[in-house]
Amino acid sequence: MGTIYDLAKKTGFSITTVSKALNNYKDVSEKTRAKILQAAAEMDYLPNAHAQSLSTKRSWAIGVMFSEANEVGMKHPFFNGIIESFRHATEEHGYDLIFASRNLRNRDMSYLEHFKHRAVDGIVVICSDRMDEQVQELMQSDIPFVVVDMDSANCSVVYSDNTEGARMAVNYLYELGHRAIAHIAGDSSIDAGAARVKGYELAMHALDLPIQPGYLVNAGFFSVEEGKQAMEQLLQLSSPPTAVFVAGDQMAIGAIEAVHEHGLRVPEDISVIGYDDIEMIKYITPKLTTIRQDTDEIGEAAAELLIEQMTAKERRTERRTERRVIPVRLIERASCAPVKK
Amino acid sequence: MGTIYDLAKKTGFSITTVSKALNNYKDVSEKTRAKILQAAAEMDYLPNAHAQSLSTKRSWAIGVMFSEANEVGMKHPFFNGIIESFRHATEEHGYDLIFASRNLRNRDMSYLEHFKHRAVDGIVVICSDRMDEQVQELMQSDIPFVVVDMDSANCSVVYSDNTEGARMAVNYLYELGHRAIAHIAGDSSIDAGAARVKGYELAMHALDLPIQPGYLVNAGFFSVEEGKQAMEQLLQLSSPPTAVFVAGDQMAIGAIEAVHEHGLRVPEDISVIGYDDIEMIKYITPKLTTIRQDTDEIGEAAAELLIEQMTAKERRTERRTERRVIPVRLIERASCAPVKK
DNA sequence: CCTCTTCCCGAAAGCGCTTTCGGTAACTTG
DNA sequence: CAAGTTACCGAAAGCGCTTTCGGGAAGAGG
Repeated sequence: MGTIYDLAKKTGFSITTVSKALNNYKDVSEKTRAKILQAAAEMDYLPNAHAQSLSTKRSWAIGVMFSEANEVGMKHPFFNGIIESFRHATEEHGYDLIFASRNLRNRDMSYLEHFKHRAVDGIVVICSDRMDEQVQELMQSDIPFVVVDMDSANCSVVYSDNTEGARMAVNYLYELGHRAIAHIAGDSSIDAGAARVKGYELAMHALDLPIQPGYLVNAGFFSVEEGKQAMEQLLQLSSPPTAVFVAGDQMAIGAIEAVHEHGLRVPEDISVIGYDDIEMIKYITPKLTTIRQDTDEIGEAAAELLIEQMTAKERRTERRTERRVIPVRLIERASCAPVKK
Repeated sequence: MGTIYDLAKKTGFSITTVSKALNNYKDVSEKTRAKILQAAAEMDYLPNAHAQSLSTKRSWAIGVMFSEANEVGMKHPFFNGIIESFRHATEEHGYDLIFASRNLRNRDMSYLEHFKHRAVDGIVVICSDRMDEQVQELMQSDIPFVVVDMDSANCSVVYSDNTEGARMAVNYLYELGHRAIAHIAGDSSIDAGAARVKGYELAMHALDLPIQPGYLVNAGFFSVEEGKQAMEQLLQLSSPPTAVFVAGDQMAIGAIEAVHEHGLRVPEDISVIGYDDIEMIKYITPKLTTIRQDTDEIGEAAAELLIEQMTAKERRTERRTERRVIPVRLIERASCAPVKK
């Protein structure tokens, strides 16, 4: 590999000139630049990123931070789609992603601290819980960052249009003739959960449909098991709903399971519509009708906002906090049907 | 934040002493160490990782490399499980993971080059294709690395016991009374694909079962769609199998779809057993019986091998290449049944 | 022919940290 | 009390790179 010194020795120029040639400074002649580049190629020279960062104060690295609550980390079927798209988008600009541990030579530290230690240029946070400590800490700092999947006035955020998505779901069910529409909701401490509840309520109200007692059930944190339990509650009701809008696909899977276990069929006896459009629901029976969140869009938007902030910081412009709400789409599959007469 | 200089000024000691105090050198008195640590805490001092790496030649970072072929990257339902477990295991030792782009200031480069540039301490490769250029390149280098999901004599590898898993699948089907057992295989350029074919053949032979013409179909690269097409081929046969061992869960999902579209039922008319045990198959109908690969184990083993290599290198011991084969397990669900008379 | 630009190049300082090598003061030991 | 240890601390070099600033050579202009 070798260093810039070796290159200098080999070509006979000073390290200054070598560095300039490598970095496209204009005050080095074409001839010598060519020589240097040539030599660099011959000896497989690669600049040392640490040395570069040290002297430029720019690391070309972005820290990725999953919220504590999400133990699943990169296994999460929705979040990993976002990260993948984010990765693509930032890669084009030359950034690397770094997943930090919270462990520095066996000393415990916050993610933020670790990222400062690593001197990342920016941070992307995948977090739904606005009370998350790590995020709070971030807000105090002056590192560029963007958070995905929650709303906040104090930082750049991107999330999808949950309220609108919920309305679309309810309206769709309504058009199929359903009037007894329940909602299996995510916890309200999660922005997305709260927003979808709001959308549900708004839509019901706009359609002049009362929300019957017991029709709005909080199923917690979007797991299959919780969805199943919630549906069981609904099924116990004296007049169960004919359709239910479930705030997440995983919960919807559980809900369908519950329906089946009660000897009923989806969608013949009860229609179910989910939220997210994760990969697997195309393969369950029945294929789940759902509201698709555009993970590609979300990841790209997050990348855009973050890069904007990072370059702004370099230019010492003030930090702009921007909110980006990504539209959602109804994906019709086979889990909803017209209401039985 | 501040640097070590600020700390020195604040405490009145030299930067040498400060550095030593921070790094637990024994030639600094307890009293001054305490003072320095105290001051460090007060000013939220954090060492700069780049500076440290520059002078110690150790970056505490591990590069993650997905093979080219796998466009899905971290969305892959099997690989992301491995990475997640790998991350946990390495985190405990203080390592961070870095996902590199192949783009360095708009110059294209190989992953290896990029990782050299970043001066990672080691690399984990998720790759099934032994002919992958990037992996070949790695073998020539002297960076510690471990590759997951393929076999090779020239480097440390970890993968699960594919041949044995295939035998388990076939034997299980046999015990259910099946004799007409087909195999939907992954491409042989993939180690896992080849090994499972071998296990299938071995098991069939051991059971004295001939492999009927057309019963071994190469379905390519483990996608749902390819699995579906393969199953359709099998269904065209004059005497179709009563059971099929599919080399991957995603392909199995496709296979089941094909069976259903032909108006047949799984497992009543035809039994299907998959491979991998990815998350979603618990939720399809019927729940898929499969051979589980222990992603947790695999990730941990990979971490262990890599860390071993990295510390060995530090000690200047020679590189040991080790092979770790992780056992698999049959998970009985609902997609296999005794053969019809 | 002399001055003023323009074009190239290099010396040197600096980024924040580690580590070797000495050196001083205090403490033993015979 | 002299000589030998031990305990602490610091000067300085070095890791590999960037960037400012100044200076020499060559070309332009009068």
